[in-house]
Amino acid sequence: MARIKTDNNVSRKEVIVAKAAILFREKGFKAASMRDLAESVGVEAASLYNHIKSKTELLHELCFGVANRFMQRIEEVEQEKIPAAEKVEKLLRFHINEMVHHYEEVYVSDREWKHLSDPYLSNFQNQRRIYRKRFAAIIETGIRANEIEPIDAPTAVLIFLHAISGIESWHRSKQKISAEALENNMITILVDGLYPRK
Amino acid sequence: MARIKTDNNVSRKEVIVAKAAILFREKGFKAASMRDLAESVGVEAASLYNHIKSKTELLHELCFGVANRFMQRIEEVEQEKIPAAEKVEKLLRFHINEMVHHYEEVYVSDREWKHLSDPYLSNFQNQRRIYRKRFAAIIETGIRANEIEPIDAPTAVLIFLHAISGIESWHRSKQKISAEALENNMITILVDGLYPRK
DNA sequence: ATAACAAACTAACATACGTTAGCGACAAAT
DNA sequence: ATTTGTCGCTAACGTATGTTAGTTTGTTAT
Repeated sequence: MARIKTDNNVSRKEVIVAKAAILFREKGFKAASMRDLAESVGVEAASLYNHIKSKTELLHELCFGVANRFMQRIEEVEQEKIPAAEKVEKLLRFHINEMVHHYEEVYVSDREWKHLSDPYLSNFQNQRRIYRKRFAAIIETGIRANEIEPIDAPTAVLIFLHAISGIESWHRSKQKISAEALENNMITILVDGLYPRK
Repeated sequence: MARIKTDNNVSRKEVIVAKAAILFREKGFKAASMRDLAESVGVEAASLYNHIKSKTELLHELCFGVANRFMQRIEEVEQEKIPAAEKVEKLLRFHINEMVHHYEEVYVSDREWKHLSDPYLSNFQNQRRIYRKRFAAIIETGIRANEIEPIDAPTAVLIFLHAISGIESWHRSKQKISAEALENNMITILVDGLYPRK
């Protein structure tokens, strides 16, 4: 019988969740079947249910895991005593790093949350809305302090978050630049803009 | 018997494709069923097959419709005799306008192309890759002419395209700013950057 | 060694899905 | 008025999916 391999201090459930992230990323939540997942774990489909309650639970786990990390980080940043513009840059770098190093989970959380079902769905949407509002608030503080160009803050947030989710393409591309080069290029473009400083 | 309503010069197939775009956008390709689509068209599921060959054909239609429009546009822009930086801005504005006015199709083409099957899948991926290369080439021309900050051009393209796909959030948001305001804000942020010009 | 528990298996169910076959109803052309 | 072709309907098929029940195997603790 083929047991699920677990490194120390990693539950079998966590192994399943991790494999699910990979699968959901490459096929999408709906198109990825429990039998696919079972195969990638090395076990029969029914056996998964010794460790998880349902397919949707896997999605919960992934979405809220990611959401919680971002929430925690923005709270830390909010409380630092530094200029708002620096807070923005810190958040951007955090987003970039999350996308680079926890690619699958972040990607799935970003694109597949629609398939959550209530009450988790509304809960997730709320958290998302709140996060963006708080991010926008930081930008607006920066604008009032003349650290940041007077732009529409919600639009800026929307651009930032989606721009960073584009790291997906970087992950898949053949000739990757290094992760640090990527991070710095992104910050340059997003923060400094396209045209040369005079 | 409930016939599919068609305004003049619009085939029933086009009506179905348009409804499919809406449905695929809100549920995702896999989660949207032919029975859902039938209901939104006002007809039984089997009746759809008098007008289309398969569910996947609907996705082809949408993806390649969008891809062709972008390809045509970039060819026009390439041939204009204007500075590269202006070409970039023209392309950005085109992307923004497409996303604002053909929301559903563009969104579906962007997120659901994975569910195409070969040979359409490889074909689509190719077009996509080529498009991005040509976009990057324009940026690189601009860099050599000192019109554009020396950045990694592929990264810039990736940021632009994904940033613009964020207009999705604008479409769904309650308190929308106007489409023109959105366009100008996006151009400002993407092109001029976040910090004030000195 | 044996009891007790965790975790795998086989078999199966109910449901949902894409799609086909065949028939009847309406519209347009003769 | 009759024919012809378009378009919609009902019924159904085959397959895939998430999940449950019940059983067997392997591991851990006494």
